[in-house]
Amino acid sequence: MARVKPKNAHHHGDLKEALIRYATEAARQGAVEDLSLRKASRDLGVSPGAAYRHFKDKAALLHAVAARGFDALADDFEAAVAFDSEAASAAEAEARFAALGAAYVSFAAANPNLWRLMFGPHGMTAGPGPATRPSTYAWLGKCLDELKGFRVIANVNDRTRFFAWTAIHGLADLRHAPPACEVQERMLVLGQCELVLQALRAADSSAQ
Amino acid sequence: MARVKPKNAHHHGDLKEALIRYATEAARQGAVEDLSLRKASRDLGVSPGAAYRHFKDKAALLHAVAARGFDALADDFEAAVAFDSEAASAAEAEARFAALGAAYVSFAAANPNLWRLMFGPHGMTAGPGPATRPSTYAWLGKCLDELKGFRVIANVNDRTRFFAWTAIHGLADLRHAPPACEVQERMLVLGQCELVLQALRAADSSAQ
DNA sequence: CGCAAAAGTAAACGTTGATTACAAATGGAT
DNA sequence: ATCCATTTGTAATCAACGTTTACTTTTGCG
Repeated sequence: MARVKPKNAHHHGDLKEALIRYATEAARQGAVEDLSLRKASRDLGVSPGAAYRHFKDKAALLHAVAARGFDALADDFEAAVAFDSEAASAAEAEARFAALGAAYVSFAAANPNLWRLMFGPHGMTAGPGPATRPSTYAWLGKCLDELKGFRVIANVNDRTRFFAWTAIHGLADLRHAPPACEVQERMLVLGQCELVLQALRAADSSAQ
Repeated sequence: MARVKPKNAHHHGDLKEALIRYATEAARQGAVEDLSLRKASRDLGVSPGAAYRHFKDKAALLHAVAARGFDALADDFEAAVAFDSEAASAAEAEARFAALGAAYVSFAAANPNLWRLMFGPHGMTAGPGPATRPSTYAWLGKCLDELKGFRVIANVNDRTRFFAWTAIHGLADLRHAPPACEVQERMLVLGQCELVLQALRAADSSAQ
């Protein structure tokens, strides 16, 4: 017995979902602080107080939007590296790592406001739900594990994974600052991934 | 003839400076979005509209606050590395690099809201004035140049400097995320700086 | 069918950013 | 010293916002 409508369908249909969608789209286009519950309610044809049946706060809605952002980022990751098929060579594994980094930076560039929300005070760390804990770190770890499998790097641990994450994340955050803006984005992220790999290779040989 | 009072001293004394000070202090303590021009004016004993004689916008004030943030960061840098005296050895130069990274991360940890403002939409990139263009990048470059002098690394260029910056910046931004939160901050930043140096060393030898 | 819970409404409160017309203080030129 | 344009602050006002309250409608289950 397939449910053709979600069960929370009273007056509006599914206001909670509609609000999240609306706010996510708004966060993709404009600044987060310009989003107002009143305007959202107005555009959705609903009274100003209706949103408070589904969200305790404006912050709660923003939290949900941040979670959607992480979902979207994960989708981009899947599209970028396609982990279903196994990498056939070390070069291919390195290419996957670069593709992941490129997806990370591209997402930040394409959705700057959503990005800021995700890593801002209403994102990751806020709220009760673990839904916003990003899998970002795990994805990079997967890539590094693969590189280890091909002996591109010898060791993968928490510090290794975290270093890779921070380096890519920092690039995503500072891509607009000089002198980054003068070089093509693709070149920038490729160089960054290469330097990360070199750091990990060097860490291997010095630890051994 | 030393001026005992600044020349912009009419009713209040120097409202512009007082506003920046007040807002900077507020940004250090609470979230930036909780700062209101009205409350600031109230606490400064001035009417709500007075601030608009000195700032076109609330955004303009926030821009000025972000600039103060960069000033404060630069002060921390100076206190951390004291470039007046020359480094006597490669080890000392490396220690300076680590001290700079630690100062960077510590500043972000001590002033999370001001930090977000500085690198947010009202910071670096916003506004007309070049006052907020950070010298952060230049500071790291100075350290790297010093390391080059001691042949810890052979080459320093824009890409080198930018990589170092992004890696430290990413750490500062993600220091609260797992698994970073489980390790002591000092250890974290030292390890990060070491990995950055290893990347640069490796880049040297592979380029040569 | 009836009824309790869920979902939305309408009105209000306090606060905010911003603009306007006006008044007061200031300091340089005469 | 006095005039006067400029700067600075005031008072009032506007529209918009987040949030709460009491109330009404809709829903789905027993």
